[in-house]
Amino acid sequence: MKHIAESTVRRLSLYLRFLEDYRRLGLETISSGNLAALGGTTSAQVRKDLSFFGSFGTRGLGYSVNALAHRIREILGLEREWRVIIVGAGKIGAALAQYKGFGHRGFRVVGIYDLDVARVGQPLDGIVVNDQKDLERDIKLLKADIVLIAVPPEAAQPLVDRVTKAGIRAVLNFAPAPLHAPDGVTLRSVDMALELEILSYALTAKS
Amino acid sequence: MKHIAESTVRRLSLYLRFLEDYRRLGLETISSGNLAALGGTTSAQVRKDLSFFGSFGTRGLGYSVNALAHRIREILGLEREWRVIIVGAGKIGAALAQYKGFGHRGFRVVGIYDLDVARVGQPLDGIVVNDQKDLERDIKLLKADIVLIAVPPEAAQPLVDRVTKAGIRAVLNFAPAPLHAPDGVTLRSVDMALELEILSYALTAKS
DNA sequence: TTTATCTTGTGAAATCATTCACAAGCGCCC
DNA sequence: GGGCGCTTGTGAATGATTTCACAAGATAAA
Repeated sequence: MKHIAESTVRRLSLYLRFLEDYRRLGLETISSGNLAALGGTTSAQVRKDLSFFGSFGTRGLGYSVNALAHRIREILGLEREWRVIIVGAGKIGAALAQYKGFGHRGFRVVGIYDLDVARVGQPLDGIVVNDQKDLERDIKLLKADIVLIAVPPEAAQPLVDRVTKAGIRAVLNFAPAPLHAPDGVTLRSVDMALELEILSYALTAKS
Repeated sequence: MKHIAESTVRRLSLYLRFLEDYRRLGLETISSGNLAALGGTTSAQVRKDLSFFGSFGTRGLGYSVNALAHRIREILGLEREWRVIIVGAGKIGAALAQYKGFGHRGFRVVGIYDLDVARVGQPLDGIVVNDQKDLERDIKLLKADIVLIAVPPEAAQPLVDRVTKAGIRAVLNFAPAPLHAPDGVTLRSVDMALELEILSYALTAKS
């Protein structure tokens, strides 16, 4: 398959949410125009996004809500369960652990790790915090697919190195540090400070 | 000033971090190549990014670490303090409240709000949680610039409407809901579920 | 002063993403 | 069955962003 832009994948995720809303409302079909209105884009964009993966609609009618939702879930790999490990049981790790949005789409938290002996052994939203030294062993044991990094910035890069060496191919980083991962590993970062600075720029440039 | 791409602004923020690292190391100059290597981009990209705002370097030598850092802070609007209000004192709101990265760059949390009477009055990282009904009043009283939304998804859009009506022009949303704001208001969203789905796609498409 | 070596700043080219515009398919109604 | 209204799927056009490539400025050393 030819390379798909990240912006396209991001929009597909959004479309999936709208489809689920539509399903909840009992609606059976949806047009590219409907999807566009909900997502703040254009109908041509919606159709182009979908066209990368095939043609799922019927002219004159639109898309079947169920069929399209199913197809997008398939494309995004959401038909299966992904096993997630959280490293760092501080405030951010704890917030992630209790975040209900995960289970909803087949992301299952299978382990939480920390260095701090005071935290190890404590339960966090139903899962006991384990010792970070067992991380490599447990990544294999628990068949983890994805690691969420919620440790201090200086600890983040060594952690990426550790988990990728242990076979992890997808990392979501919450530490405000620019990280690098080897080829074949997808690493994404959620950086609050960066987001705020973009807001700061917007406020400044506007005036 | 002509419109600047978000990707450019995002990179400027990153460059600023690298400049601060360089300063900490006592280095006085830095080249576009150095910045590029740290940020995982190319030297041409770095120079192009900076060129939108002027020319700050010396040929043959590079950029003065201090001067460039100062100039980027100016561009991003980080020379002043921004007053931030957090709405929602649940796990995510609490994690945001204690997040140390804020103060570091002049973002000051001046208030935290919640609906839940059990939370109102409780201190959260040194700031007492206030009643959400006072939000409009306090946005003005506290001269808030930025609102962080950490409420359940269904409450997010009404909240955006409220705070923008009260004069807020920059919102950072953590609820997994696609929000819309009026013209002139910058709204950004950090959506964990979306990030995970992008990882899911990457893992799926790779194999 | 001249030469060699760096590195910037920037038009031009290339690549990537979005929007346009329209032929073609489908359902519905007469 | 034919006509109408609606909506898809997609090449082509446009717009945006990144990369290339190089003239020109700066330092340092001889």
